[in-house]
Amino acid sequence: MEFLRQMRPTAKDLAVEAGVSLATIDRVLNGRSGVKPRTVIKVNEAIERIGFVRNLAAVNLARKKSYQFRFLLPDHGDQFLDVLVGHIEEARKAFADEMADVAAIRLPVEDPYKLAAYLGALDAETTQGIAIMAPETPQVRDAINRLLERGVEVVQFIAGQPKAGSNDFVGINNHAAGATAAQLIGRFSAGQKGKILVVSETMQAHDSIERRLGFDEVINREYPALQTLPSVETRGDTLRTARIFENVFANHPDISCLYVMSAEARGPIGEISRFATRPLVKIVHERTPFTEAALRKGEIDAVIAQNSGHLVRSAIRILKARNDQRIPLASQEKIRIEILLKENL
Amino acid sequence: MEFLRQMRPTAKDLAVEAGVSLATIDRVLNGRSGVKPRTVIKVNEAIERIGFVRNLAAVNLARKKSYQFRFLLPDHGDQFLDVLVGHIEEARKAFADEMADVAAIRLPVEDPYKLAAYLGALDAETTQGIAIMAPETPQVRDAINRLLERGVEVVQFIAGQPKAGSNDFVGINNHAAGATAAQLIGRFSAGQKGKILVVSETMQAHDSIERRLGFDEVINREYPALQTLPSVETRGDTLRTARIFENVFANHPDISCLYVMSAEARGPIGEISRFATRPLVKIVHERTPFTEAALRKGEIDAVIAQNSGHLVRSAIRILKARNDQRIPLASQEKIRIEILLKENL
DNA sequence: ATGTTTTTGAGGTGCGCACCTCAAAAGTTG
DNA sequence: CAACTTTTGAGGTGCGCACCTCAAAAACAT
Repeated sequence: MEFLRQMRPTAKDLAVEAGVSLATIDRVLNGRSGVKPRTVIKVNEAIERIGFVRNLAAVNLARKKSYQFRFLLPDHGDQFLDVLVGHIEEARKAFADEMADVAAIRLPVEDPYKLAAYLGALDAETTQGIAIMAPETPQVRDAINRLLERGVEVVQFIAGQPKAGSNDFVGINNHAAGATAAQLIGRFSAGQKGKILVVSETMQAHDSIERRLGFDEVINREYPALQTLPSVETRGDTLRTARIFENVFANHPDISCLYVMSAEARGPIGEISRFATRPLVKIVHERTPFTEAALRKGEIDAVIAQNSGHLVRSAIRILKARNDQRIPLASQEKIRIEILLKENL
Repeated sequence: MEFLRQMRPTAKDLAVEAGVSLATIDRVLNGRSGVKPRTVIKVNEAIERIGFVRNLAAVNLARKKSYQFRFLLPDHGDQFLDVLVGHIEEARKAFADEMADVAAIRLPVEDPYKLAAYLGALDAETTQGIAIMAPETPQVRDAINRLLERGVEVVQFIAGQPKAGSNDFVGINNHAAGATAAQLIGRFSAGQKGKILVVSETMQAHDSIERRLGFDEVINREYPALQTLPSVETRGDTLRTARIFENVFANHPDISCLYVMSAEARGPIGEISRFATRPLVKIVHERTPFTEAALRKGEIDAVIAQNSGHLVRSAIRILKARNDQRIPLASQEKIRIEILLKENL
């Protein structure tokens, strides 16, 4: 007994409405050639009229479609990367339902030649899309462009490849992130005079540069009482960090704020307490077990973060949409710059 | 020519692996009766062994499944509601692909009898799930419980129905949201003494009460220099608001902060400037065209928000999952308490 | 009008699964 | 042991669509 639950019109209904055969409907829907423009219009009008929407389940079934997506991530990593990999694993299970096979691949992304070689070996038969988190180099840019030509979809993941042919970027606006950090530091400093120590693992990366630009812009414009010091590069080396801190604090005893621009905050936050002469306003990036704990203990004042689970799912959804020639839902894929206090963890 | 793109095992493969027939596989997968426990185990082991995952597209196709979901929202509304309705319309298109029909229904939710009557008329044949945003009353609670018994899934949307049988709630933790607002006000106040004016449309709603509790907790514990005044209720009436403000500022000229707890901030923010004797730290809730503009113009200092697009999609995903007897992905459905400054809009 | 090309229709197959029927096999009981 | 009852297998149908082939019809050219 079929109840009245209104059924959606099928291709058959559409054929009747448009006054053509199913074969023609098929030709129009799948963009095959040999259909008079007039007929195409007729069909499209009928689609509008009865509100026909293809049954995606049936389409995917008939097409035997499946997706192989790969996240290419650095092989050496901080806690933030571990968090990301965890979310990829989670997504792997969640998206199995939708015929998507998702996996993380760790690569020496800082070696442009190895990375380009890896990309060059990919083909659209076995990989439908990749999300790549790697510094931008000419070699990698070219490899990405060639991938796109071969029909492999690419999204730039967290780290942008501004000149690459891929239009899709999943991550935050780093300029705005830096500005946000600056605004917080400014407000938290409460009009007091002081200097800001800005720390990054490296200033080579585009991300750090942009964050720094956004940061300085706001401090200079809105907080003249604060003075920003040149960026300090830790290179991920704690000893080096300590040495630099000692030096910097010797020259600038009036440092009142710390801004850690790169993802790994453990080194700087661990060392800073040994040198700071007074309580500092401290802001770091990315939510990790460490930054979360530090926030709770009051060792840092705020975290600027991007939702890593969202990042991963967003990349997958975009890759899927592109593979299906669909437009990703912009409002869903925009990654927000989150401000975390201990109250809203 | 079929390439090597590894195919996922099908039910047929599973039957071979488990050494049973397709009919038995079907019985086990769909929980039909008349299968020896021993056989069920055999099949489940085989599922583990070959990593069998049902092809959702095929399942849905064979089951002719479709979903009718309804958002039940107040019929009189502020800007925040308009934003929500916009997102529901967006989701309506996005989820049409997945056989889900989504729509917003505006109701006099403050009338428990009308609302309960509406809920009572729903049945699982025509409505598979609802997301309800309504104040909690005994009538509504009962109606919801009866809906659940009839097989209609229910999620509590933004406003909680703490005692209802539905376990799913889509929205933020209001206690934490209030605490977050307090922390911001405290930090932005920079140790200066002052009083905080707390405004709400009504203190009847659970949400406002919880926000207030979280707010006071943080202020009292961490910011002794600040003093919170009793909540002021606007009842959505601008004239009333102005009258109250005049009165309050007469008695407390040393008010230094404003916290608007309810979604509609236009009234209080519009009126406050006529009475404030000095620049205030102002924090409001929810992102709307108004709060966005006010943030940009510097008329308010921060917005505590929940991502309304996420709210809508999350509710839909949860309703879908429950309909399919699946567990929603917790990490994806957790709604974050967002802090918006003009820099991270 | 004839031949040629373009456009359309009719019909079939299969995707992976749900759901159904009927009969065969295995297990249980007295 | 026969007479049951429970469990399993074999096989069919259809979900809505993609993709294919072949023939018929329509449009066009000469």
